[in-house]
Amino acid sequence: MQPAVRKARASSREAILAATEKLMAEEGYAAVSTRRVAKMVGVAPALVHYHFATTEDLLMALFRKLTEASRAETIAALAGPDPLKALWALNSDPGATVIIHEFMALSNHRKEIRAEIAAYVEEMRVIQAEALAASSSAATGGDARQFGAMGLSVLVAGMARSLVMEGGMGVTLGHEEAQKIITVLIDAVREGKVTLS
Amino acid sequence: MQPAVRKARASSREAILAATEKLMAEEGYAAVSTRRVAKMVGVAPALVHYHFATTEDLLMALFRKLTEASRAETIAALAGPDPLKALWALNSDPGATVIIHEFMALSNHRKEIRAEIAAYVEEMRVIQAEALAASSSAATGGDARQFGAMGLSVLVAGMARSLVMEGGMGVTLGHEEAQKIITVLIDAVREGKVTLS
Amino acid sequence: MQPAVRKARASSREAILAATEKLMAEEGYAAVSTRRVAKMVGVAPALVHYHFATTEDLLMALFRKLTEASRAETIAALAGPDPLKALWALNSDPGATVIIHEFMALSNHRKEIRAEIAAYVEEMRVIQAEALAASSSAATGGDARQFGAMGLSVLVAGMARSLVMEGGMGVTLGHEEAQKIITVLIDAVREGKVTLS
Amino acid sequence: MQPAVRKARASSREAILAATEKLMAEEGYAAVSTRRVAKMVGVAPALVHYHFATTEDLLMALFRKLTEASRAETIAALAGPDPLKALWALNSDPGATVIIHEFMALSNHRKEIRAEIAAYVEEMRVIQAEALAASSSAATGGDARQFGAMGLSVLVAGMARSLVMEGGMGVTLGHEEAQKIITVLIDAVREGKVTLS
DNA sequence: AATGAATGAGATTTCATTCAT
DNA sequence: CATGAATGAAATCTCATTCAT
Repeated sequence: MQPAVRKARASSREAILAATEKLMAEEGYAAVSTRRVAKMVGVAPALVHYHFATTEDLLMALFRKLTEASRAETIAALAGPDPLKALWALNSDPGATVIIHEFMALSNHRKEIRAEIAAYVEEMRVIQAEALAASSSAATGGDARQFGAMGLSVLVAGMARSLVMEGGMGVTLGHEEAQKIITVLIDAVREGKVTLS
Repeated sequence: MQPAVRKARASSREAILAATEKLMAEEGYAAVSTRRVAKMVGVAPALVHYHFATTEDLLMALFRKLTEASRAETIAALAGPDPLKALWALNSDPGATVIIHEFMALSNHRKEIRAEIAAYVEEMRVIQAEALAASSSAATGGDARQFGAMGLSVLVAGMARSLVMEGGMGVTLGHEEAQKIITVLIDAVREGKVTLS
Repeated sequence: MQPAVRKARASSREAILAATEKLMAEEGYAAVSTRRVAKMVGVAPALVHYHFATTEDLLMALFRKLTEASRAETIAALAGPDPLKALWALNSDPGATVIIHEFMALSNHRKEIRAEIAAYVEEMRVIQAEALAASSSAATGGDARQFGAMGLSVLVAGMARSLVMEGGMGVTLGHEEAQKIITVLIDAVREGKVTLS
Repeated sequence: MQPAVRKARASSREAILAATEKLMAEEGYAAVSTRRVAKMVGVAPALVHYHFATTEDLLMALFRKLTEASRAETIAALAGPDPLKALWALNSDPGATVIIHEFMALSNHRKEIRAEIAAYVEEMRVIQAEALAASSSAATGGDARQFGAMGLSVLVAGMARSLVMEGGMGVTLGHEEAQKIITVLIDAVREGKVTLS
């Protein structure tokens, strides 16, 4: 019954958030419970509620912490020379993405959380679309197609997420080919064969 | 504490499966519990376990029932004149698809279920790719690009799922544009500008 | 959910009793349940209750079946030339004895069964004591001690049971020495140094 | 459904252990359940699990508490002038002994507990044998037989337990005579007619 | 800032038993 | 003789949460 290790920690609040993140990434949002988090940190369950009144508060605090980091990362990546490629890479990183997925799944079950998650997704989408549109070469001639930057953002983020999710399940059939298609698309945009509106 | 409605039901087994499906679609897999299912059907919780020894058995029985139906539907759709479009439509139908998503999310947490779900996803992928490749006009022309049929299957299914999932959360920003991109892609394949290998 | 094997059996009643005996010997009386017995036999749980109205009936039927066999065996053994040794051997046989122990333990929890088990133990005790007394050499002289035949029966049966029980737990410390003491005692009776009253 | 009495209890943990002991002694180990214990103490079932994570933990905690007391008692008794007689008296005391029997029966069904119980039995056996051997008068005489002290310990403890167990079932036939035999044996050792090795 | 004690609700299962067929 | 369907009760355990300290 004793707490596990009780490292000398700056703030138990941070430790609780960290444990929640770990649990969520490794075992899914359903594994996040007052008890399990507390045990991981080596702390009494009541302390979790001292810092976060309800479990939902805990989850939202984690969400905000993660999205803040992710937002910064995304903005930095989009400032680079090839925002589309960067976007793809960002969303393909299982590390961060797995948890975002968990939150998206979670939003199915916790209506109260849903709005905040949706708002974040839309916020990122706008930021991404703006960066893409800005970077799209002043465009050139001919019969270059016009794609909506926001649509492209949806596509790139959605596909990256999809591949990560399937990969997590052990499904990889066709992934390489799909990635090639995306690459072609990205290249087409970069080369100005397709312009973003 | 009386049972809710006690419908005149042909078979309680079917009623239990139906209730499970409804719960899963509306509140997510985490909402599926012996008690809730039983209450919905208007039977004693023990009856759920009479028909399905474990909760996992219940979930898997539902999965099989749904995938059997879905498999048949998919095969029929792919036999039509425009398999790509059909594929898109199929995967975009929130009805069945939402639950498949739930199962995919579920597979993160229930390792035992994962294999069966992964196998289904791959099975569908192969079937789809074959249909796509077969239908791709012997095609001709110039510098027509070659896309892997399986890659296209990944893309179409993944994007459709992504849009449905976001839609469920209330996010629709950029969806129309994304759909347009997919349409362009589909058309390109249909017109032979892109051929499938 | 299908029944296990469904051998062509003369009588399911016998099969149920046999399964109950096996369960009890291998996993203890607490493992005997309608369901488990039925599953072992490959039969519906309701059938168990068709043959034995209550679980207690089932247990008592088994008890009677076993004690009938055991009674016959005991009587036969006591008719031999060295009844004391035979008695020791009988009670030391883990096969039969383990189940008798289970019934004795069971009698702690099922008051209704207790009387019947107690009656059997006492019945055996009388039979044993009579056989021992009858066989005790007309006795000889000197300062031969007189031991009660029934007391000796208690001692022999009790010690044998005790050793079997401990053996089952993995305890054997001192068992050999204890057995030697019993042997000395038995020999003393046989040689007439001790007579039975 | 209010709690029964809600005594002013120093510590609910102790109360839970006490209730478990009572239940076990009066109705057997199979009667020990979260619910029943909680109801006896007048607390919520969850509290039982707060103090003892699993039912097994509860059982083992009780076992340790009882054996600690019993060990001390045994050592004290063996230090007296007539350790054999004391040993007999100790093991014949239904109070503590009945529960030890329950634990021995329990060990048949709970493999995890078995080792600890077996270890305790062996520990006591060694302590007892040492005390007996030490106390055995330097003895002398003629053809005094030599009995193993450990064997005698097995015999005395086993018989005492056997009698207590049968007594609990209402069987007493031959008990008095058996006790006389044991007394004779004890006296023989005390008088040096039999020495312990 | 942190904990120990406590609880009501609920999750998953198992059980003995009944009844119509 | 046998089963399928059904149930109420109970078992073990987990959970979120509260509250006094």
